[in-house]
Amino acid sequence: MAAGAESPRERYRSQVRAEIKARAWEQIATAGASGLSLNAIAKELGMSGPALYRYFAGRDELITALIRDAYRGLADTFRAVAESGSGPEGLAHALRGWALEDPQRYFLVYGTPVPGYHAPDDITAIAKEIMSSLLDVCAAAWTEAGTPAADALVTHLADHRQWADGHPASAGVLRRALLFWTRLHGALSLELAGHFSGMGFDPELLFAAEADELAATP
Amino acid sequence: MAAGAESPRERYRSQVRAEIKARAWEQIATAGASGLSLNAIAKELGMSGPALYRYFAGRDELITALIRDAYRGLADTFRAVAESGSGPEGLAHALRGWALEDPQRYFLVYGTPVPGYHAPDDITAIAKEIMSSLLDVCAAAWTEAGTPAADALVTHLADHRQWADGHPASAGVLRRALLFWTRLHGALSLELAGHFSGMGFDPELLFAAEADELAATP
DNA sequence: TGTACATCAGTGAACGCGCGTTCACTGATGTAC
DNA sequence: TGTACATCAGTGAACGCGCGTTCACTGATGTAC
Repeated sequence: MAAGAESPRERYRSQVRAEIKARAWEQIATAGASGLSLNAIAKELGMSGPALYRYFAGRDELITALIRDAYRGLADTFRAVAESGSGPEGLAHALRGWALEDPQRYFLVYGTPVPGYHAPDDITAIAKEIMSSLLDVCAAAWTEAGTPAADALVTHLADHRQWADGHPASAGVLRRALLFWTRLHGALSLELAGHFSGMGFDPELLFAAEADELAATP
Repeated sequence: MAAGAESPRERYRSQVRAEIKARAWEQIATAGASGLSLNAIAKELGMSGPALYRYFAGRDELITALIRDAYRGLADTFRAVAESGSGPEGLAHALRGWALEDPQRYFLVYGTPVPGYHAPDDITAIAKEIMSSLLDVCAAAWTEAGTPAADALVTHLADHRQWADGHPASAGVLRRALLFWTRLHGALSLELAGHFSGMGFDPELLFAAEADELAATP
């Protein structure tokens, strides 16, 4: 079959698949991932439960598809940021925007893991894409700034750069990119989990301060 | 009744309550919080399902009790650190130890929130205790070091220090304590969620580097 | 010390529920000649 | 263009399951006189 030349049936199939996923996201938003129910989705779509098995082999496959879409979306966003040249600040901004757009989607990727669940290989591959974009952006912005003094982490990363997947960035840049990553998630995940609500300050300012501190070329 | 003078019946009650909670933690560790089942707990304890209703009004009350215990444990740990004078480094170390001891307990407190769940007041009070200890430790260690230059976050925090609950620390110290807090959680939550596994570096070194960077008096 | 009563832990049966999933089927849509 | 057949979306009934929770009860433990 020629790519892009979909038969009417194929078009219909992917349309219904998309609708199922859309309802699934709605359910996750209101009840969390553990509250996702195939029968409830079917009812909302006006069809009977077993009909969904034409589109997904089961509940697990549906959830995996949602997780994959979430990763895919973030990876695409990051790739676009990398190509736009808006630098680490742009990346931080994009991450926060993506997370706030749908907090439960963020949590599906970066939240509490379900014990025993293992993501299929293609999803871990997308995760690598994300780290790759992160490294591209950081390395371009920080070419040889590095850390003040080489600490234990820098020397460790010089020897353990497997995750960089051949990226030529210096260990100092790797360190900084990694901390950039964890710091953004720290501010973001506490905010999204509601741990700042009632504390009386603006989470956005905290996030911005954190992003700026590492993003700015020293 | 005099505090501490428990009747045999009271002693037995709190003993069984503790056993129920212990099994509940085991279940959470192997299946996540959403996999917690009263009937399964009862079976493990060799008693029938309805018997648990002598000890907890229902599933929700049990989970709330577990969350409360989790908060309580961390608050006590932090209070002890504050009194030991081991400083922000000690606090960071204690946090990581507490989290690694039982990752699912960590996630019950800082992980994906269940949409719609609201913690009762006494639990938010314990959360305040935790922030209070954090501030005590940080303020003692950093008396007037502060931020290089007053940025937007510092000036914002000068006006929005409600969460500090009357603590006399300067806005610069508040800022630093807050970032200390979010950075530790960023490194920790990504590690515990498994996002570093397969990346090839040692998460402990990353955490230590992050802790040191802000903990060390500048 | 002994009896009468109250307290309360735990049982077993039963409730209704919603879940994921299977199966044999109907009927519409597309394909081949 | 028309007929014969294959494909496939969706249905409805049924499965077994485990869940939280209620209720009326039994029997042991503690308390009062």
